[in-house]
Amino acid sequence: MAGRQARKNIPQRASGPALWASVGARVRDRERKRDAVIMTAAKAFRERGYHNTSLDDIASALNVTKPTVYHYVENKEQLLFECFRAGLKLIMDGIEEQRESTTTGRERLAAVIMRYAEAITSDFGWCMVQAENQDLSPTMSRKVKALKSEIDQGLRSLIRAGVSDGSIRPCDEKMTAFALAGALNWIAHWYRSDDQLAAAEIALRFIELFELGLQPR
Amino acid sequence: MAGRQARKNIPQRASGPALWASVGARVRDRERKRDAVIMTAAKAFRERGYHNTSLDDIASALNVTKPTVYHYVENKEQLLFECFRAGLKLIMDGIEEQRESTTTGRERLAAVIMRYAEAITSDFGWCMVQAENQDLSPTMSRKVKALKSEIDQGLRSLIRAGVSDGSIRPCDEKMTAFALAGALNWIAHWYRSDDQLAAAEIALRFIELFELGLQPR
DNA sequence: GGCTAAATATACTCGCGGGTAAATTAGAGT
DNA sequence: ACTCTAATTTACCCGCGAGTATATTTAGCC
Repeated sequence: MAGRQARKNIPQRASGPALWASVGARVRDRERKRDAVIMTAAKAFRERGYHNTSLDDIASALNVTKPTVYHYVENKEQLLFECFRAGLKLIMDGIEEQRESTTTGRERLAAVIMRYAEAITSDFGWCMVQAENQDLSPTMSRKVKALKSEIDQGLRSLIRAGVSDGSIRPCDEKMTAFALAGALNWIAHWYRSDDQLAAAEIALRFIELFELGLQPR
Repeated sequence: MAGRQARKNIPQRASGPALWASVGARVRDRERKRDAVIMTAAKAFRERGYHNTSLDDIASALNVTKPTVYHYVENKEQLLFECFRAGLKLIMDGIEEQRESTTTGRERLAAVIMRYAEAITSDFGWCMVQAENQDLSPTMSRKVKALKSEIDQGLRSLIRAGVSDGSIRPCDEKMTAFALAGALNWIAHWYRSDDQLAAAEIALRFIELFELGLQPR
Protein backbone atom coordinates (compact mmCIF):
# COMPACT_ATOMS: atom_id res chain seq x y z
CA MET A 1 0.00 0.00 0.00
CA ALA A 2 2.52 2.58 1.17
CA GLY A 3 4.76 1.55 -1.70
CA ARG A 4 2.25 2.90 -4.20
CA GLN A 5 1.57 6.33 -2.74
CA ALA A 6 3.73 7.95 -5.41
CA ARG A 7 0.92 7.18 -7.82
CA LYS A 8 -1.34 9.62 -6.00
CA ASN A 9 0.70 12.42 -7.47
CA ILE A 10 0.01 11.50 -11.04
CA PRO A 11 -1.61 14.61 -12.57
CA GLN A 12 -5.16 14.28 -13.89
CA ARG A 13 -4.63 16.09 -17.21
CA ALA A 14 -3.01 14.27 -20.08
CA SER A 15 0.75 14.69 -20.22
CA GLY A 16 3.58 13.81 -22.58
CA PRO A 17 5.20 10.39 -22.59
CA ALA A 18 8.41 11.94 -21.27
CA LEU A 19 6.73 12.66 -17.96
CA TRP A 20 5.37 9.17 -17.73
CA ALA A 21 8.66 7.67 -18.58
CA SER A 22 10.44 9.41 -15.79
CA VAL A 23 7.73 8.97 -13.20
CA GLY A 24 7.51 5.37 -14.23
CA ALA A 25 11.24 5.02 -13.91
CA ARG A 26 11.12 6.46 -10.43
CA VAL A 27 8.41 4.08 -9.35
CA ARG A 28 10.24 1.16 -10.90
CA ASP A 29 13.37 2.31 -9.17
CA ARG A 30 11.70 2.43 -5.85
CA GLU A 31 10.33 -1.03 -6.31
CA ARG A 32 13.66 -2.39 -7.45
CA LYS A 33 15.29 -0.93 -4.36
CA ARG A 34 12.58 -2.22 -2.12
CA ASP A 35 13.12 -5.65 -3.59
CA ALA A 36 16.83 -5.34 -2.95
CA VAL A 37 16.10 -4.55 0.69
CA ILE A 38 13.91 -7.62 0.99
CA MET A 39 16.36 -9.91 -0.75
CA THR A 40 19.22 -8.68 1.39
CA ALA A 41 17.14 -9.20 4.49
CA ALA A 42 16.26 -12.72 3.41
CA LYS A 43 19.89 -13.56 2.93
CA ALA A 44 20.84 -12.12 6.31
CA PHE A 45 17.97 -13.85 8.10
CA ARG A 46 19.00 -17.14 6.62
CA GLU A 47 22.64 -16.69 7.51
CA ARG A 48 22.27 -15.42 11.05
CA GLY A 49 18.64 -15.96 11.97
CA TYR A 50 15.89 -13.40 12.34
CA HIS A 51 16.63 -12.39 15.90
CA ASN A 52 20.35 -12.26 15.40
CA THR A 53 20.01 -9.92 12.46
CA SER A 54 19.72 -6.22 13.25
CA LEU A 55 18.35 -3.70 10.83
CA ASP A 56 21.76 -2.06 10.97
CA ASP A 57 23.20 -5.31 9.65
CA ILE A 58 20.83 -5.27 6.72
CA ALA A 59 21.42 -1.59 6.09
CA SER A 60 25.17 -1.92 6.03
CA ALA A 61 24.94 -4.94 3.74
CA LEU A 62 23.24 -2.55 1.36
CA ASN A 63 25.82 0.19 1.98
CA VAL A 64 23.10 2.32 3.41
CA THR A 65 21.86 3.44 6.83
CA LYS A 66 18.98 2.19 8.89
CA PRO A 67 16.48 4.98 8.17
CA THR A 68 16.84 4.19 4.49
CA VAL A 69 15.65 0.69 5.20
CA TYR A 70 12.71 2.15 7.07
CA HIS A 71 12.00 4.21 4.00
CA TYR A 72 11.13 1.01 2.17
CA VAL A 73 9.53 -1.12 4.83
CA GLU A 74 7.42 -0.37 7.88
CA ASN A 75 9.40 -2.33 10.40
CA LYS A 76 11.39 -5.46 10.98
CA GLU A 77 8.38 -7.67 11.29
CA GLN A 78 7.06 -6.57 7.95
CA LEU A 79 10.43 -7.25 6.45
CA LEU A 80 10.20 -10.84 7.62
CA PHE A 81 6.67 -11.03 6.35
CA GLU A 82 7.71 -9.86 2.90
CA CYS A 83 10.42 -12.50 2.81
CA PHE A 84 7.91 -15.06 3.92
CA ARG A 85 5.51 -13.98 1.24
CA ALA A 86 8.15 -14.15 -1.46
CA GLY A 87 9.04 -17.70 -0.43
CA LEU A 88 5.44 -18.70 -0.28
CA LYS A 89 4.81 -17.30 -3.73
CA LEU A 90 7.51 -19.50 -5.23
CA ILE A 91 5.76 -22.54 -3.87
CA MET A 92 2.26 -21.40 -4.72
CA ASP A 93 3.41 -20.70 -8.27
CA GLY A 94 4.52 -24.31 -8.48
CA ILE A 95 1.12 -25.46 -7.36
CA GLU A 96 -0.79 -23.10 -9.66
CA GLU A 97 1.31 -24.27 -12.56
CA GLN A 98 -0.14 -27.75 -12.19
CA ARG A 99 -3.74 -26.62 -12.08
CA GLU A 100 -4.22 -26.83 -15.83
CA SER A 101 -2.13 -29.97 -16.24
CA THR A 102 -3.95 -33.06 -17.42
CA THR A 103 -1.55 -35.67 -16.08
CA THR A 104 -2.27 -37.93 -13.11
CA GLY A 105 -2.42 -36.57 -9.59
CA ARG A 106 0.76 -38.39 -8.68
CA GLU A 107 2.68 -36.85 -11.56
CA ARG A 108 1.40 -33.41 -10.73
CA LEU A 109 2.36 -33.91 -7.12
CA ALA A 110 5.86 -34.89 -8.20
CA ALA A 111 6.13 -31.72 -10.27
CA VAL A 112 5.06 -29.64 -7.30
CA ILE A 113 7.63 -31.35 -5.08
CA MET A 114 10.27 -30.43 -7.60
CA ARG A 115 9.37 -26.75 -7.48
CA TYR A 116 8.91 -26.86 -3.74
CA ALA A 117 12.45 -28.11 -3.25
CA GLU A 118 13.82 -25.40 -5.51
CA ALA A 119 11.93 -22.77 -3.56
CA ILE A 120 12.87 -24.03 -0.15
CA THR A 121 16.59 -23.93 -0.90
CA SER A 122 16.39 -20.22 -1.66
CA ASP A 123 16.85 -17.51 0.95
CA PHE A 124 13.14 -16.81 0.76
CA GLY A 125 12.37 -20.45 1.30
CA TRP A 126 14.31 -20.39 4.50
CA CYS A 127 12.34 -17.39 5.69
CA MET A 128 9.10 -19.07 4.80
CA VAL A 129 9.94 -22.09 6.86
CA GLN A 130 11.33 -20.20 9.80
CA ALA A 131 8.74 -17.45 10.06
CA GLU A 132 7.42 -18.79 13.27
CA ASN A 133 4.24 -17.43 14.66
CA GLN A 134 6.16 -16.40 17.73
CA ASP A 135 8.15 -13.87 15.79
CA LEU A 136 5.07 -12.13 14.51
CA SER A 137 2.36 -9.96 15.92
CA PRO A 138 -1.06 -11.59 16.20
CA THR A 139 -2.24 -9.88 13.04
CA MET A 140 0.70 -10.99 10.93
CA SER A 141 0.60 -14.39 12.53
CA ARG A 142 -2.94 -14.87 11.35
CA LYS A 143 -2.01 -13.90 7.82
CA VAL A 144 0.96 -16.25 7.81
CA LYS A 145 -1.13 -19.11 9.06
CA ALA A 146 -3.76 -18.50 6.42
CA LEU A 147 -1.18 -18.43 3.67
CA LYS A 148 0.61 -21.53 4.91
CA SER A 149 -2.68 -23.31 4.97
CA GLU A 150 -3.11 -22.54 1.28
CA ILE A 151 -0.06 -24.63 0.55
CA ASP A 152 -1.37 -27.40 2.75
CA GLN A 153 -4.68 -27.34 0.94
CA GLY A 154 -2.90 -27.37 -2.39
CA LEU A 155 -0.96 -30.49 -1.45
CA ARG A 156 -4.01 -32.20 -0.06
CA SER A 157 -6.08 -31.58 -3.14
CA LEU A 158 -3.33 -33.01 -5.32
CA ILE A 159 -3.26 -36.09 -3.14
CA ARG A 160 -7.01 -36.34 -3.29
CA ALA A 161 -6.90 -36.02 -7.08
CA GLY A 162 -4.33 -38.78 -7.22
CA VAL A 163 -6.42 -41.07 -5.09
CA SER A 164 -9.45 -40.40 -7.30
CA ASP A 165 -7.64 -41.12 -10.55
CA GLY A 166 -6.01 -44.19 -9.05
CA SER A 167 -2.45 -42.94 -9.31
CA ILE A 168 -2.12 -42.71 -5.53
CA ARG A 169 -2.88 -45.47 -3.04
CA PRO A 170 -5.77 -44.44 -0.74
CA CYS A 171 -4.21 -42.82 2.30
CA ASP A 172 -4.70 -40.33 5.10
CA GLU A 173 -4.54 -37.20 3.01
CA LYS A 174 -3.81 -34.89 5.93
CA MET A 175 -0.93 -36.87 7.39
CA THR A 176 0.51 -37.49 3.95
CA ALA A 177 0.54 -33.79 3.22
CA PHE A 178 2.15 -33.09 6.60
CA ALA A 179 4.85 -35.69 6.06
CA LEU A 180 5.59 -34.36 2.60
CA ALA A 181 5.67 -30.74 3.67
CA GLY A 182 7.80 -31.67 6.67
CA ALA A 183 10.41 -33.51 4.66
CA LEU A 184 10.52 -30.64 2.18
CA ASN A 185 10.53 -27.80 4.69
CA TRP A 186 13.24 -29.49 6.67
CA ILE A 187 15.55 -29.13 3.71
CA ALA A 188 15.86 -25.49 4.71
CA HIS A 189 17.45 -26.60 7.96
CA TRP A 190 20.25 -28.61 6.51
CA TYR A 191 20.76 -27.34 2.98
CA ARG A 192 23.78 -25.15 2.36
CA SER A 193 23.90 -23.31 -0.94
CA ASP A 194 27.45 -24.55 -1.48
CA ASP A 195 26.13 -28.08 -1.16
CA GLN A 196 27.04 -30.49 -3.93
CA LEU A 197 23.46 -31.61 -4.10
CA ALA A 198 21.25 -29.47 -6.28
CA ALA A 199 17.68 -28.93 -5.17
CA ALA A 200 16.48 -30.89 -8.17
CA GLU A 201 18.49 -33.94 -7.14
CA ILE A 202 17.07 -33.85 -3.65
CA ALA A 203 13.58 -33.58 -5.04
CA LEU A 204 14.11 -36.59 -7.28
CA ARG A 205 15.22 -38.76 -4.37
CA PHE A 206 12.30 -37.60 -2.29
CA ILE A 207 9.84 -38.32 -5.07
CA GLU A 208 11.25 -41.79 -5.49
CA LEU A 209 11.05 -42.46 -1.78
CA PHE A 210 7.53 -41.18 -1.37
CA GLU A 211 6.25 -42.91 -4.48
CA LEU A 212 7.80 -46.33 -4.00
CA GLY A 213 8.11 -46.49 -0.21
CA LEU A 214 10.72 -48.35 1.76
CA GLN A 215 9.26 -51.83 1.49
CA PRO A 216 10.60 -53.74 -1.53
CA ARG A 217 8.10 -54.19 -4.31
CA MET B 1 30.14 -29.92 36.47
CA ALA B 2 29.11 -26.92 38.52
CA GLY B 3 26.04 -28.86 39.58
CA ARG B 4 28.15 -31.33 41.51
CA GLN B 5 30.32 -29.00 43.54
CA ALA B 6 28.37 -29.83 46.69
CA ARG B 7 30.11 -33.21 46.67
CA LYS B 8 33.44 -31.54 47.38
CA ASN B 9 32.25 -30.96 50.89
CA ILE B 10 31.73 -34.61 51.72
CA PRO B 11 34.03 -35.31 54.68
CA GLN B 12 36.77 -37.89 54.18
CA ARG B 13 36.19 -39.83 57.40
CA ALA B 14 33.37 -42.32 57.66
CA SER B 15 30.14 -40.82 58.91
CA GLY B 16 26.71 -42.07 59.97
CA PRO B 17 23.98 -42.80 57.43
CA ALA B 18 22.01 -39.83 58.78
CA LEU B 19 24.59 -37.47 57.37
CA TRP B 20 24.60 -39.20 54.04
CA ALA B 21 20.86 -39.23 53.93
CA SER B 22 20.59 -35.51 54.40
CA VAL B 23 23.45 -34.62 52.11
CA GLY B 24 22.02 -36.97 49.57
CA ALA B 25 18.64 -35.37 50.01
CA ARG B 26 20.14 -31.97 49.42
CA VAL B 27 21.90 -33.06 46.28
CA ARG B 28 18.77 -34.80 45.04
CA ASP B 29 16.83 -31.68 45.84
CA ARG B 30 19.15 -29.54 43.89
CA GLU B 31 18.92 -31.82 40.92
CA ARG B 32 15.16 -31.99 41.12
CA LYS B 33 15.00 -28.21 41.18
CA ARG B 34 17.42 -27.91 38.33
CA ASP B 35 15.26 -30.26 36.34
CA ALA B 36 12.23 -28.16 37.16
CA VAL B 37 14.03 -25.11 35.82
CA ILE B 38 14.87 -26.92 32.61
CA MET B 39 11.39 -28.29 32.15
CA THR B 40 9.82 -24.92 32.76
CA ALA B 41 12.19 -23.34 30.30
CA ALA B 42 11.35 -25.97 27.70
CA LYS B 43 7.68 -25.28 28.08
CA ALA B 44 8.18 -21.53 27.83
CA PHE B 45 10.47 -21.82 24.82
CA ARG B 46 7.94 -23.96 23.05
CA GLU B 47 5.08 -21.62 23.83
CA ARG B 48 6.74 -18.32 23.05
CA GLY B 49 9.97 -19.19 21.29
CA TYR B 50 13.50 -18.92 22.60
CA HIS B 51 14.06 -15.26 21.82
CA ASN B 52 10.68 -14.18 23.06
CA THR B 53 11.18 -15.86 26.40
CA SER B 54 13.06 -13.86 29.01
CA LEU B 55 14.71 -15.42 32.00
CA ASP B 56 12.35 -13.34 34.10
CA ASP B 57 9.49 -15.15 32.39
CA ILE B 58 10.94 -18.51 33.32
CA ALA B 59 11.71 -17.37 36.84
CA SER B 60 8.23 -16.08 37.47
CA ALA B 61 6.72 -19.26 36.05
CA LEU B 62 8.62 -20.98 38.84
CA ASN B 63 7.55 -18.37 41.42
CA VAL B 64 11.13 -17.40 41.86
CA THR B 65 13.46 -14.59 40.81
CA LYS B 66 15.98 -14.48 38.03
CA PRO B 67 19.16 -14.98 40.06
CA THR B 68 17.69 -18.22 41.36
CA VAL B 69 17.53 -19.47 37.83
CA TYR B 70 21.15 -18.49 37.41
CA HIS B 71 21.91 -20.53 40.50
CA TYR B 72 20.99 -23.63 38.55
CA VAL B 73 22.20 -22.85 35.06
CA GLU B 74 25.08 -20.83 33.70
CA ASN B 75 23.12 -18.73 31.26
CA LYS B 76 20.28 -18.69 28.84
CA GLU B 77 22.17 -20.48 26.14
CA GLN B 78 23.00 -23.36 28.43
CA LEU B 79 19.37 -23.56 29.38
CA LEU B 80 18.46 -24.07 25.75
CA PHE B 81 21.24 -26.57 25.40
CA GLU B 82 19.96 -28.60 28.34
CA CYS B 83 16.50 -28.64 26.82
CA PHE B 84 18.01 -29.69 23.55
CA ARG B 85 19.95 -32.45 25.24
CA ALA B 86 16.89 -33.75 27.05
CA GLY B 87 14.96 -33.94 23.80
CA LEU B 88 17.83 -35.59 22.04
CA LYS B 89 18.13 -38.16 24.77
CA LEU B 90 14.53 -39.24 24.32
CA ILE B 91 15.23 -39.97 20.70
CA MET B 92 18.59 -41.59 21.27
CA ASP B 93 17.00 -43.83 23.87
CA GLY B 94 14.57 -45.00 21.24
CA ILE B 95 17.42 -45.81 18.92
CA GLU B 96 19.50 -47.56 21.58
CA GLU B 97 16.52 -49.64 22.54
CA GLN B 98 16.54 -51.25 19.12
CA ARG B 99 20.22 -52.10 19.15
CA GLU B 100 19.68 -55.49 20.73
CA SER B 101 16.51 -56.26 18.80
CA THR B 102 16.68 -59.17 16.38
CA THR B 103 13.82 -58.13 14.10
CA THR B 104 14.30 -56.79 10.58
CA GLY B 105 15.78 -53.40 9.94
CA ARG B 106 12.46 -52.11 8.68
CA GLU B 107 10.67 -53.17 11.84
CA ARG B 108 13.33 -51.62 14.03
CA LEU B 109 13.11 -48.42 12.02
CA ALA B 110 9.35 -48.37 12.57
CA ALA B 111 9.85 -48.77 16.31
CA VAL B 112 12.30 -45.88 16.32
CA ILE B 113 9.88 -43.69 14.38
CA MET B 114 7.29 -44.42 17.02
CA ARG B 115 9.53 -43.23 19.85
CA TYR B 116 10.77 -40.34 17.77
CA ALA B 117 7.24 -39.04 17.31
CA GLU B 118 6.53 -39.33 21.02
CA ALA B 119 9.71 -37.41 21.80
CA ILE B 120 9.16 -34.70 19.25
CA THR B 121 5.71 -33.84 20.57
CA SER B 122 7.14 -33.09 24.01
CA ASP B 123 8.39 -29.68 25.06
CA PHE B 124 11.94 -31.00 24.90
CA GLY B 125 11.34 -32.27 21.41
CA TRP B 126 10.36 -28.83 20.32
CA CYS B 127 13.56 -27.40 21.76
CA MET B 128 15.58 -30.07 20.05
CA VAL B 129 14.14 -29.21 16.71
CA GLN B 130 14.33 -25.47 17.14
CA ALA B 131 17.76 -25.17 18.71
CA GLU B 132 19.16 -23.51 15.68
CA ASN B 133 22.84 -23.05 15.38
CA GLN B 134 22.27 -19.34 15.16
CA ASP B 135 21.03 -19.19 18.69
CA LEU B 136 24.13 -20.81 20.08
CA SER B 137 27.73 -19.84 20.55
CA PRO B 138 30.20 -21.55 18.24
CA THR B 139 31.19 -24.00 20.96
CA MET B 140 27.64 -25.04 21.78
CA SER B 141 26.76 -25.07 18.12
CA ARG B 142 29.47 -27.62 17.47
CA LYS B 143 28.20 -29.84 20.28
CA VAL B 144 24.64 -29.60 19.00
CA LYS B 145 25.69 -30.48 15.51
CA ALA B 146 27.66 -33.47 16.73
CA LEU B 147 24.74 -34.75 18.76
CA LYS B 148 22.25 -34.22 15.96
CA SER B 149 24.51 -36.13 13.67
CA GLU B 150 24.33 -39.09 16.07
CA ILE B 151 20.62 -39.34 15.40
CA ASP B 152 21.23 -39.09 11.69
CA GLN B 153 23.80 -41.85 11.87
CA GLY B 154 21.42 -43.96 13.90
CA LEU B 155 18.72 -43.65 11.30
CA ARG B 156 21.11 -44.32 8.47
CA SER B 157 22.47 -47.46 10.03
CA LEU B 158 18.96 -48.77 10.57
CA ILE B 159 18.21 -48.13 6.93
CA ARG B 160 21.43 -49.79 5.93
CA ALA B 161 20.57 -52.79 8.07
CA GLY B 162 17.17 -52.99 6.46
CA VAL B 163 18.66 -52.90 2.99
CA SER B 164 21.11 -55.67 3.94
CA ASP B 165 18.47 -57.96 5.36
CA GLY B 166 16.16 -57.26 2.45
CA SER B 167 13.40 -55.64 4.44
CA ILE B 168 14.08 -52.25 2.84
CA ARG B 169 14.28 -51.53 -0.86
CA PRO B 170 17.77 -50.33 -1.83
CA CYS B 171 17.72 -46.54 -1.63
CA ASP B 172 19.78 -43.43 -1.05
CA GLU B 173 20.36 -43.88 2.65
CA LYS B 174 21.28 -40.26 3.30
CA MET B 175 18.27 -38.72 1.58
CA THR B 176 15.95 -41.27 3.10
CA ALA B 177 17.20 -40.43 6.58
CA PHE B 178 16.81 -36.72 5.84
CA ALA B 179 13.27 -37.13 4.58
CA LEU B 180 12.31 -39.22 7.58
CA ALA B 181 13.89 -36.88 10.09
CA GLY B 182 12.33 -33.92 8.32
CA ALA B 183 8.82 -35.32 8.39
CA LEU B 184 9.24 -36.23 12.05
CA ASN B 185 10.92 -33.02 13.17
CA TRP B 186 8.31 -30.99 11.40
CA ILE B 187 5.69 -32.41 13.71
CA ALA B 188 7.05 -30.03 16.33
CA HIS B 189 5.97 -27.14 14.14
CA TRP B 190 2.34 -28.07 13.84
CA TYR B 191 1.57 -30.32 16.76
CA ARG B 192 -0.42 -28.80 19.61
CA SER B 193 -0.59 -30.80 22.81
CA ASP B 194 -4.36 -30.38 22.88
CA ASP B 195 -4.48 -31.98 19.45
CA GLN B 196 -6.87 -34.88 18.99
CA LEU B 197 -4.15 -36.85 17.36
CA ALA B 198 -1.84 -38.71 19.72
CA ALA B 199 1.81 -38.94 18.80
CA ALA B 200 1.42 -42.70 18.36
CA GLU B 201 -1.31 -42.23 15.77
CA ILE B 202 0.80 -39.83 13.78
CA ALA B 203 3.70 -42.23 13.89
CA LEU B 204 1.55 -45.07 12.60
CA ARG B 205 0.38 -43.05 9.61
CA PHE B 206 3.93 -41.99 8.85
CA ILE B 207 5.20 -45.55 9.07
CA GLU B 208 2.52 -46.71 6.69
CA LEU B 209 3.29 -43.93 4.26
CA PHE B 210 7.03 -44.46 4.30
CA GLU B 211 6.77 -48.23 4.09
CA LEU B 212 4.18 -48.54 1.36
CA GLY B 213 4.72 -45.35 -0.59
CA LEU B 214 2.13 -43.40 -2.52
CA GLN B 215 2.04 -45.53 -5.63
CA PRO B 216 -0.59 -48.27 -5.40
CA ARG B 217 0.79 -51.76 -4.97
C1' DG C 1 18.16 28.85 -11.42
C1' DG C 2 14.77 27.91 -8.13
C1' DC C 3 10.94 25.05 -6.24
C1' DT C 4 9.33 20.68 -4.54
C1' DA C 5 9.40 16.12 -3.12
C1' DA C 6 11.82 11.96 -2.56
C1' DA C 7 15.93 9.67 -0.85
C1' DT C 8 19.36 9.33 2.43
C1' DA C 9 22.02 10.46 6.47
C1' DT C 10 23.16 12.08 11.34
C1' DA C 11 22.30 11.67 15.72
C1' DC C 12 19.55 10.62 18.83
C1' DT C 13 15.71 7.98 22.43
C1' DC C 14 14.38 4.33 25.16
C1' DG C 15 13.03 0.00 26.85
C1' DC C 16 13.94 -4.67 27.21
C1' DG C 17 16.47 -8.24 28.89
C1' DG C 18 20.84 -10.77 30.00
C1' DG C 19 23.71 -10.79 33.53
C1' DT C 20 25.68 -9.55 38.36
C1' DA C 21 27.11 -7.63 43.14
C1' DA C 22 25.82 -7.77 47.46
C1' DA C 23 22.65 -8.54 51.10
C1' DT C 24 19.35 -11.83 53.36
C1' DT C 25 17.29 -16.10 54.80
C1' DA C 26 17.10 -21.10 55.84
C1' DG C 27 19.01 -25.11 57.50
C1' DA C 28 22.34 -28.66 58.35
C1' DG C 29 26.15 -29.93 61.45
C1' DT C 30 28.63 -29.39 65.89
C1' DA D 1 23.30 -21.11 70.59
C1' DC D 2 26.73 -20.73 66.86
C1' DT D 3 28.71 -21.33 62.39
C1' DC D 4 29.06 -22.04 57.79
C1' DT D 5 27.18 -22.81 53.38
C1' DA D 6 23.60 -23.17 50.04
C1' DA D 7 19.47 -20.90 48.39
C1' DT D 8 17.24 -16.89 47.29
C1' DT D 9 16.28 -12.00 46.98
C1' DT D 10 16.76 -6.96 46.13
C1' DA D 11 18.51 -3.72 43.41
C1' DC D 12 21.26 -2.81 40.19
C1' DC D 13 24.27 -2.23 35.44
C1' DC D 14 24.71 -1.86 30.70
C1' DG D 15 24.62 -2.82 25.91
C1' DC D 16 22.07 -3.78 22.03
C1' DG D 17 18.92 -2.82 18.77
C1' DA D 18 14.24 -1.17 17.20
C1' DG D 19 12.46 2.84 15.99
C1' DT D 20 12.42 8.23 15.18
C1' DA D 21 13.03 13.49 14.81
C1' DT D 22 15.45 16.27 12.08
C1' DA D 23 18.78 17.78 8.77
C1' DT D 24 20.77 17.24 4.16
C1' DT D 25 21.39 15.81 -0.41
C1' DT D 26 19.59 14.65 -4.99
C1' DA D 27 16.72 15.02 -8.97
C1' DG D 28 12.81 15.97 -11.55
C1' DC D 29 10.17 19.92 -13.26
C1' DC D 30 9.00 24.71 -14.76
